[in-house]
Formats: sequence, C-alpha cells, structure tokens
Amino acid sequence: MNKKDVIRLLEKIAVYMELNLENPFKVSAYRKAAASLETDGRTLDEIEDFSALKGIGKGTNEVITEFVRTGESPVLKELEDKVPSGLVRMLKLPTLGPKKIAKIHDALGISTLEDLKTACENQEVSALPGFGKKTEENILKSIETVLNRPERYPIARVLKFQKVITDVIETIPGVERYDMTGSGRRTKETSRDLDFIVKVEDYEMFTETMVSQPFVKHVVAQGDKKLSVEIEHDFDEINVDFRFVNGDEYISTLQHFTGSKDHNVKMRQIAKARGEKISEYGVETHDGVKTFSSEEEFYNYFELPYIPPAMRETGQETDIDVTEIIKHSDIKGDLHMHTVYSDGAYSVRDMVEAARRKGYSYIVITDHSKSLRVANGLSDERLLEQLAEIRAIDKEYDDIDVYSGTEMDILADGTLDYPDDILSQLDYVIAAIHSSFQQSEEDIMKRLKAAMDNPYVRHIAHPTGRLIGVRDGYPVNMDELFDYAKQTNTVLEINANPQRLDLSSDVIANRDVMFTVNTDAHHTDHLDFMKYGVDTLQKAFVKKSQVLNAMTREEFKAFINKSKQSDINE
DNA sequence: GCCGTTTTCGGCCCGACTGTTTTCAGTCG
Repeated sequence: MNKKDVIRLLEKIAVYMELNLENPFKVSAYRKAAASLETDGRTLDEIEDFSALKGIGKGTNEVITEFVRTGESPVLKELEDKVPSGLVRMLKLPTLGPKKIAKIHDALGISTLEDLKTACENQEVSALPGFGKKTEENILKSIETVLNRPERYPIARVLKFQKVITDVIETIPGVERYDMTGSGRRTKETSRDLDFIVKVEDYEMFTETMVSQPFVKHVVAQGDKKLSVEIEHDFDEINVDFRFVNGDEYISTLQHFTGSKDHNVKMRQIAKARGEKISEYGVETHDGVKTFSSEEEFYNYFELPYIPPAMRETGQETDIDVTEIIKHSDIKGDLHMHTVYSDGAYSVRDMVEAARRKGYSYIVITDHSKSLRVANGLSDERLLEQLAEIRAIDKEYDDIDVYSGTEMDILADGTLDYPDDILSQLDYVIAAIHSSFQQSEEDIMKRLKAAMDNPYVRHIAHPTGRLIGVRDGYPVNMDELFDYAKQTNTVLEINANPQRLDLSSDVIANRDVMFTVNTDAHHTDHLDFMKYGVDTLQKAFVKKSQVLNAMTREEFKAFINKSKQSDINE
C-alpha cells in the first residue's frame, strides 16, 4: 500500500459518485482530497494525520484511514454495487457525461459499451427525450475512433503536431500573434490535446483555411470564439483547439488557456478574496475590466512574482517564493553535446559557433566512448586527437570557454570505458548507461555507483535511460541514487531532449544534490532543447543555486579546476 | 464533502459551444 493507491481510491470513488449523480461539489471534494495527498511531499507512512491536510476533512479522512488500515473501502464497494463498471468506460466518450450516461442506463438498461453501440445502431438512443440523431451519430463515431487512440501523447510527439499546425498558421494573413497554450506550453511530459490562441480579426478566414487542410479529419466545434478540430498526422490522431482573440485581452486569454485548471482555480480564489474576478477577458476590478501587456504584469497585479508556465500546475506555486527558482536566462552553458567525431551531425567548431549564438559562456564537447560502436564511439587515440583540436579551438575564442569531455559508457559489468590516465587529461567526464537495460535494480545500482566512485566522473547523464511513452528505462533506486550522488559529489543530469526529460520533475523535487541541465545535442538545432530541461527543473521548484550550468564563466572554470574530492571537503 | 480576518451555513471558477430545445441543460476546458 502506497500513496498512489490511496490517490487512485479517492479518484475512483469520485468517478463512481459522478455516475451515481451525487452532488458535483461532493465529487470534487474527493478529487481535491486526492490532489492534496498528491502535492504533499511526504510518503504515506510519514503523514500522521490526514485530516490536517487542506481539502481532507472528516469524511475523506475516514475513507483514507479505513483503507490504509484494512486495505478495503466500504464506500467504494457500495458504489461499485450500485454503478455498473461499464459506465466508467462510457465517460471516455466525448459529449457523453455522467448525466447522459445515467439517462441511457436508466431508460434502456444499458451498462456496457457494446450494448450502447447496438442501441445506437438500432436508433434507440435518439428516441430518448433530450437525445437526437446528432448525439447518436457522435456516440457511434467516438466509440470507433477514440477508444482506439492513445489517451495522451508524449511531448516529443506533441511538438511534431505543433509544427504541423504552426506551419499553417504562419501562412494565414491577418494573424497578429499566436501561442500554443495548455499542457504543451507548460511542458507536461504528455498531452491529451493541443491548444492555441490566435489574435486575428477575420476568424472566419482563419477557420476556413484551417478546416480545409488535408490533415483535418473532423470539425468538432466551430464558433466565433473558438474552433476545435481533430487532426491526423503520421497515423496518429489528436484534437486541436483554437481560441480567437481580437482586442486587448490577449494576455488574459493566454494566461487562462495556459492553465493548469488547478492553477487558474487558485488565481481566481486569490482574485475573489480581493473582490475581483478573473476571466479570459481580463480582471473585473472595482473600476472596470483591467487587461495586461504581459503575464508578468498580470501576476504582479496580484502581488505575485512572475510564475513561469511550467510551474503552473497544482496551485501551490502561488504560496512559495519562486524568485530563487532557476530561470531560462540563468543557463550559461551546455555540458553535454556530440559532434561528427561520434554520432553528431556537426563539427566541434560548428557546435561552438551555435553555442555562441545562444549567448553561452562555456560548453563541453562530450562524444561517445569506444564501446558504443553504433554511435562511432571514440578510441583512446581519437579522443586524445579531439582533445588537441578542442584546445586549439578554445584558444581562438575570447567570449566562450570550450572544454573537452566525454560521455563515457558504464559497461555492463560496472567497469568504465576509458582508463583513469585518459580521463585525467579531460576537463569534464560524464558517465552514462547505454547497454544492458534489462539488468536487475541491484546490478544497475552497482554500475551507477561504480561510475560515481570514480574521481574523474563529474556527472551521470540521463540517469534512467527512459524514452517518454516509448520505454521505461532501466530500474533505478532513486533514493540510493541521490544519496550516493550527494556522498560522492556527483552531479545528476536533467536531459533536456524532449524524448527523454530524465530525471523527471517528480523525482527531483526536494532533493539535496547538484543538478545540471543539458541538451545532449547531436545537431546545432538541438541546443534549443534547453527550454524543456529548464521547464522540468522549474516544475520541481529547483533553485538556481542547485544548477551547475547556471554558474558564471569564472565559477565554472573554478569548478573544472578543482578536483571532485576537494569539493567534498569544502 | 470541505471550508471560514466578511461566513459553522452557503457557497464551491467561469465562459463557449452543441444539440435539442422554444429558453437551456450538458459537456468541456
């Protein structure tokens, strides 16, 4: 039994209550109780009194404590007896909510998706009062499509959908400004749909152009304020919502549709306490509706510092001091990137030039090591050749320091791919696992610890090896990893590549270690991935002082020149 | 069901769009 089990219980009760047509506020109370558990940093055992948490009162506390004590929940059991489980699946169908499902169930005795499909085909549903032909068609259609579609797409996939859409928006005349909003703007690891807001006077022309695109499969909703379509790209389908803005409310609309829902609820509560009202059109104040010229101005108006999109998740972010937390502009260098020496697409010099264009003060070139043959890993000799080239190039530039490093493989038996006498010549050594993902957690931890024990290994790259939505990575004991990193003065990476983003924001929160955030670029364009890594740090409220590559040029130089051991003794 | 420097009762964020309705309920974000 862990906290996730309890959270799942509360959420399940909420769903069943919803289908049982309970008071919506009661339903939401159960969801709030679950959210409250989720945002609390402690484990189940560490929480002594659940009712001390905000949102957990007498009723939900009883449900939780009974479940924790006995492993069972009479409240859920009673609901399960009353509500057929097939109805839960129907909630996944868009346009069908708890009330319509209850009506269908009561009037036709239907409790499975299969029966619902048959009833629609026999036109029994459209015969019900309050239902019509259109509703019946929509249900039939969504049973076919939505149930075969993944519920959420990983962020790397979302970014590809995004490009398809923005490529079209760029061609539409009269568009003054547009932004992707929603979970995509907040850099969530996965998204259910895409949201855009568009400042355009002629929304009809915009709509016409968009719906005529070949990738648009279906128009879900269409009005003068919004357009909602279903698109298909590369055999994947996703919903895209557009919201039209035409006036001074752009920033309010941007803030509103960036969400999250919980963040907005919190902001509205703050406004309400001052007798004001927030909507997507602005803030209703005592003397009229106020609009803003930037989101910073919006948050400052409520006496809050600017809260970056990535942090707008639970509502907690308005209670803490966000000014110390890492910002995108704090990043002064990138410590993990590849060149043509191994599997990168550009030369050392190309990467240096690209980093200068980003305004960086320092970079480390870190190609793969010899055992990673598929990536053309460097032999000892080639590594030393590259080292000489990097030293020469570094001398040519006054405005950036170019360091030589490696992304060295931690081999299956825990040995390292280069001997210490090679490593000692490099400025900066990264170690990473690229093979034998199937090992036990114990074996993986042995490998990671062996690397961290090495006096030249500064940093563990992509510490879980996961690819979001594709593979889970190898098994890592997180507490052990953080403890050992702390002990050995090893830095842990947030890999900013949107396919990876590990360590993930939920495991790095409240950890007392140094982090570094790097793009692992194999192409000059990949240096732009930095944004997603910094967003990940922001989600976990990681401070600037905890991020290695937020150091100034001089600080980082001093860090390089000090041995790993001397850091420990500081 | 939860909560309270206006409250222990009466609220609980707010608005757009669809479909089935003759004025609005349901759903969604």
